Amino acid sequence: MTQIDTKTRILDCAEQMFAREGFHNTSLRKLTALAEVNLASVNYHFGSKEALLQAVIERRLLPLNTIRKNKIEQVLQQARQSKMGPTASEVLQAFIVPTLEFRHSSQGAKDFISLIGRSLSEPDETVRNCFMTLAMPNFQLFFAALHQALPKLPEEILLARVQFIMGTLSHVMCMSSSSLLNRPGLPTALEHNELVEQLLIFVQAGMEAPL
Amino acid sequence: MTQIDTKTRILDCAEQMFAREGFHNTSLRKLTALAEVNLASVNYHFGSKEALLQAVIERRLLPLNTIRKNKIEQVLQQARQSKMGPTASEVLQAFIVPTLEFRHSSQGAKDFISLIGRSLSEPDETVRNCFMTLAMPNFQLFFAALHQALPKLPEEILLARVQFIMGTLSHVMCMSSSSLLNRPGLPTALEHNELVEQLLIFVQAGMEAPL
DNA sequence: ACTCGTTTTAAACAAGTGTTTAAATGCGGA
DNA sequence: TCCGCATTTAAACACTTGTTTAAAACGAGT
Repeated sequence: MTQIDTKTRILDCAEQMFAREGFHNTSLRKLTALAEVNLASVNYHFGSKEALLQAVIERRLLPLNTIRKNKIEQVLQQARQSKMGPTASEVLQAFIVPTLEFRHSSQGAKDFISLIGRSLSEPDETVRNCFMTLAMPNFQLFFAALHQALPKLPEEILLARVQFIMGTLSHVMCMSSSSLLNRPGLPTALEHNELVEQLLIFVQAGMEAPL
Repeated sequence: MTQIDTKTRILDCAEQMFAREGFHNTSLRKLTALAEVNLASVNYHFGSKEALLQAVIERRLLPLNTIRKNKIEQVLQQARQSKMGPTASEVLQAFIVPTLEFRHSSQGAKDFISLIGRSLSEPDETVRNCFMTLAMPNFQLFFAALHQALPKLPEEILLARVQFIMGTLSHVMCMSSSSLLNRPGLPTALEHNELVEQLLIFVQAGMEAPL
């Protein structure tokens, strides 16, 4: 079927270009040229440029959310069995590791993670709204699990710290290999595994910091 | 002189619109309409849209950089006098507090801080390049001071942690009052002073985390 | 009052945008 | 073979973009 081929080719190229050039800076003409399909096929198969964005996001995010949900619930389950609360470290790991592993799994996934990482601080709401609608239940579960791990921490401070973590995480999510501070006069960056490890150390310390 | 009035009006409105709508999504027509000046006056006074961006950034960033430079050097000076290394907390404070105080000082400054905070993760390089060129010496000083405070921490790990901090900071910088996680089912956000305080606690713990 | 350089103005330019349309093409089932 | 539906195609739509231009308006110095 050439139908599926066309749709997938559009999805793949849209993911790449939305991530690397931004949603609004990606014109359907450049996009369809890269995908080697006709200009009108986007509107034919998806209805509109925004509907294409939604399709791009749903394709990757629904599986990722499932993975994170399972991991967090697994941690909560284990904690319940051992009659102890989950540790902050376990909860953070359950949320962060799948996210960054997913990012590392393929070039398309890397582009996708960049796309949604960036959307968190973009002025334009198009991508963020589309993402947040699908991700909110996941975030709430994450927040609730952290609250179980740190029951003594006031909720509004926990929320602030989760925001800080989201900042760090989204920054790492859209860091390309040649990142911000990769400049002469500064040491070179870490590679994936070590970066994840260091990120977990960092956010765990921040999350467990005494008041 | 109406000349200065026109230039400043353009600068103010550009700052506001670049921050709230994004650089590329701000058309000169909307911008000049808001500033109540003629469309052509942007090109007359600044040369081009990009040159206007540069002017917007320089106007606020040069003073801010001076403040941060002085604060950091003051911390280093004090440390030298007391024959002890600076603490990580002092260095972090010297960099972060002026930044967020500056953001809190006026609506224009708030927009400006959002603009550069966002630029750090935008796919488009226009704003970031313009900003980084001016901010790089400041960042290097910050990095060097942290290295003095934590001489045992390997440089590449210090760099990673600085990146994490930049992620958190830039996220806070472009958080409006109604932020990401300000949704039903989650507690309300902190106000400015407490947020800064909590941010410092968080990044200090992360920066000083044992390996 | 006149002049000259600065500033403002309205209009036009070429290029690019997402979307729509109607005709052409491809292809499996009767 | 021929019909009918899904898909592809090229062209056109109306609109927006940054920039340029040439004329008009302004304002201080003589």
